[in-house]
Amino acid sequence: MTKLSRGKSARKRPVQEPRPYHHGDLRRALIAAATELLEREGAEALSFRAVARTAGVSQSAPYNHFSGKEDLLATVAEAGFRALATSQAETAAHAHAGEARMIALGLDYIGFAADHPQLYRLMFGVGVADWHAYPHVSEAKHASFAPIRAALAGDFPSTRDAAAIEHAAVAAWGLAHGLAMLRIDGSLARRDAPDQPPAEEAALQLFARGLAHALAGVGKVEKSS
Amino acid sequence: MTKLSRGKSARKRPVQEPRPYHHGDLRRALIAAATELLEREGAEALSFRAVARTAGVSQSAPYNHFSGKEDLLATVAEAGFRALATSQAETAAHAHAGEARMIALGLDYIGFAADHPQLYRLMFGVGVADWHAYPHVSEAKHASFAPIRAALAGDFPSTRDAAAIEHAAVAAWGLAHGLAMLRIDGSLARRDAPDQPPAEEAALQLFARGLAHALAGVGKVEKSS
DNA sequence: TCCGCAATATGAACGCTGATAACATCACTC
DNA sequence: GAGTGATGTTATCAGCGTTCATATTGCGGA
Repeated sequence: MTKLSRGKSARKRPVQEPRPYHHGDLRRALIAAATELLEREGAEALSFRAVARTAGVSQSAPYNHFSGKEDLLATVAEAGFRALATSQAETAAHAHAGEARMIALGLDYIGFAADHPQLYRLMFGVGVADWHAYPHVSEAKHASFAPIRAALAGDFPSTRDAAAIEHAAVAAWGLAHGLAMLRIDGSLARRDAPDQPPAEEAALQLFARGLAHALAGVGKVEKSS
Repeated sequence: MTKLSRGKSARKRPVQEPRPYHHGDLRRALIAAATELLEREGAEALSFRAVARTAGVSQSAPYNHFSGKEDLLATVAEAGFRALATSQAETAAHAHAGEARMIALGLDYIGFAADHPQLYRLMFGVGVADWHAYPHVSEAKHASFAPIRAALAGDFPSTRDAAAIEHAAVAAWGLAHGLAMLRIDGSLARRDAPDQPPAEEAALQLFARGLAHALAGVGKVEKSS
């Protein structure tokens, strides 16, 4: 008795509708609560207990749906990758092929990270010690990478060297990911004029233009060096 | 009494030399202990208390040298950036100018991350909520980026557009950082033949070759699109 | 030489965390 | 209607970051 805290449910529902013992859709509610907490309060504030509180259940109820905190984080990360993949696929579908599509994909990628910085950091961060333990997440990650790869393969169909396409895709993915992280970290300070496009756009343009030349060269020179 | 744990000092120094009350160089020892713990046990195991234990002092002794855990992490990250800057500067000094130097810098960058994955993740990760609170770290970060920028400026001195050089530097940094993170995460799986160079090397080559073309084009076309 | 102070270390304590265990409640099938 | 498994609850544990009062020490000034 004399427990002052925890009067939440009593405050929200004074007398009637005493909240059924079973939540009904707790797993989804926990993922939503975790996602919201992550973006609103930051990664540090995302505790397993806080997620349970936000969902309105006891602190140990989530263990019926997730093996532990890492499992929950991995699930949130997977949802993030799926959202990113959807965004990338839509961008690829609505852009004209060629350099413009590459740049659009890059900007979309960076934009996703900028819109959900905490989520993006979780997706690529330390919260989960070993991603290999969650193959679903790795699969979703590669799905979010697929549009870039597909765009490159579509833009340079004549290139004989399939490996070169793969290397270009890795470079494009790396560039997009790196620029996104630098943007989130604030490392890409506003050094340029306010009316100019952001630095990452110019960097993407430079990359896309150079890539066209380099890939065209690959087929011709055929391993010159 | 009857305290079973904590018998470490008694085990190591049976009777004599009862470890002076004052450590003497605790700050440095704490940084070293944190760095070692980070790489050996991972970021999750790096607790403030564990660092103190490793250094052989009480749990609250570190508060005389760091304002808190975040301060310690930021200091470790700063040391990491300084080490990376040194490595980059040496690589730049020993490589021939041109594409080869760009590739060497990129490989050195990725190699650093691969050699110290946990440290690298800390440097760019969530452990510290707001890096802006630690200007020393930001400064060290940009110092580690300086060799790439300098190499580009040196390799393309004829390029009129100084902004293009800056954009190319951002692209190069982003690419190196992105490839490093993908490598650490295991996202760059071994898909290629075992005797071939790793994917990031091919990606760097592609990028460097394309950059040369794109930067050469910038001066001539002068904002064609 | 000795005093006093600042620097540095100690242990206890607080509230929080992730996790486990024992128990309660409910939906659903036979 | 009994029983059983899924899904909740409370109680409890060790460990965490942090703060506090206290203890120990090195060192500069009388």
